Amino acid sequence: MSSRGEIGLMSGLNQNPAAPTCGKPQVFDWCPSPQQQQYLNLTSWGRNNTTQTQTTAVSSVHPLVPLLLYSDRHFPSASPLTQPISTSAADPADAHSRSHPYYHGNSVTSRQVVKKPLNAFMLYMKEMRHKVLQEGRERESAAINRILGRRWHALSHSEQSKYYDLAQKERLLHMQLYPGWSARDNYGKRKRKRSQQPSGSCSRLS
DNA sequence: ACTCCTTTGAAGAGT
DNA sequence: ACTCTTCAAAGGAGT
Repeated sequence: MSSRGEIGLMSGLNQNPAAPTCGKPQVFDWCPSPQQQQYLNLTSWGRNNTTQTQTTAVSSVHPLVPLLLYSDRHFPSASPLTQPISTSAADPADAHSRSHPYYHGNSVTSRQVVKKPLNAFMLYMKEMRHKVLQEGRERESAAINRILGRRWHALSHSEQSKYYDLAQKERLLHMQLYPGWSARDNYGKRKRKRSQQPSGSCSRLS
């Protein structure tokens, strides 16, 4: 799972050429590079996506993959993976230049920030949110997230493990792209009420 | 324009 | 080692 060989494959992402094009219909308006496709084919999603619906029938790539590798947050639409990672910049500030596609603007500071990689539950939420919306029961994100939290606990271990695996890949990819990045970098980027956490610190039931 | 809400998980900070 | 805090996503609601 966390073999170096896998990391090595993912490192191919660093040399992604100019925006790829392919003839296949693309649900997410995205075509993986050969290196990316090679990596993606290693994932269970590439082999078994029978539960994935209508929109992915033409592709062996799980719909989450664009979320992972080409997230609209990580890759603003204006610069979709067309700029290779700067590996030559000795200065991290240069390497993390504003032109890099993984960076996106911060409206508060007008600086660009690398977001945390998504964890398993976040990936699950991102995939399943639209289904809850389609059910029409809830529209508010907070309510939807409560529903998805319950459904997450109802998932089998094997189903959850798919998301844990994806999250692991996401973290590895993130580490590859941003070796010096720390979650601490984004601390204080948004202000939150302290009262959100109950004093008992048991707000999360498992 | 900005924050809160609400969830779980990862990771940093503090004890 | 353990607990606590922050941030990831989402978008309606409230300030």
